[in-house]
Amino acid sequence: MAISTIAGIDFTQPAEIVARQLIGVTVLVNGVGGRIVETEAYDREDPASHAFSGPTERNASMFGPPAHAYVYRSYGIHWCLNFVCREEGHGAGVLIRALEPLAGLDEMRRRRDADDEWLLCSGPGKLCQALGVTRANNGMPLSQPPFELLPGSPGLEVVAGPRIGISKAMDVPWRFGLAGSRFVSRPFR
DNA sequence: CTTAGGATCGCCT
DNA sequence: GGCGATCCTAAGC
Repeated sequence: MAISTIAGIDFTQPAEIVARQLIGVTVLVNGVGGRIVETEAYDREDPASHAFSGPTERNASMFGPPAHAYVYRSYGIHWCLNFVCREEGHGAGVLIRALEPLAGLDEMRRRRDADDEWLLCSGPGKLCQALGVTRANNGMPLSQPPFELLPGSPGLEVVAGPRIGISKAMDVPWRFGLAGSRFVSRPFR
């Protein structure tokens, strides 16, 4: 049977629960990555979500099994990485928005053509470029290479606020961040 | 510090 | 034909 609990997180829970629990978890892709400091939750009954209008070829893996990757092309240019939640067929996920770089910094700098640590993973598109995430990773299980998830330390303070870059459901506070982290894409108010 | 525009492509109306 | 779950650069205040 498929693995749906990784790094102590049960991915069959609602996306907003998983999004909060993912703060502090370390994610690696081929050994390159860092600690998650910013996430956003998207659910099926959510006008801002890709899943809202039902399954399409693009969002198919969002309706696949939980604890798998959903990677999509944003603005025709960037890749964005999501972790699928709930049961197969539901259509929910968590967008990984920012990491605190911990492993493979030189690799990230080369891929991103940037030196400053904070510029490597401070946004969903940047993070995918830094970790080398592309469409090839779409639908892959998070429990197996190239992915690796490591539990975070318990008791981290998590802050919440409205999601970024959307034009619907702007009042839903489903953006989560590690309190005080300087590696988030934008400060929390 | 805030805002505006361009790059670029797959999906939806 | 329009518009993004973005990013970067440039210009304005």
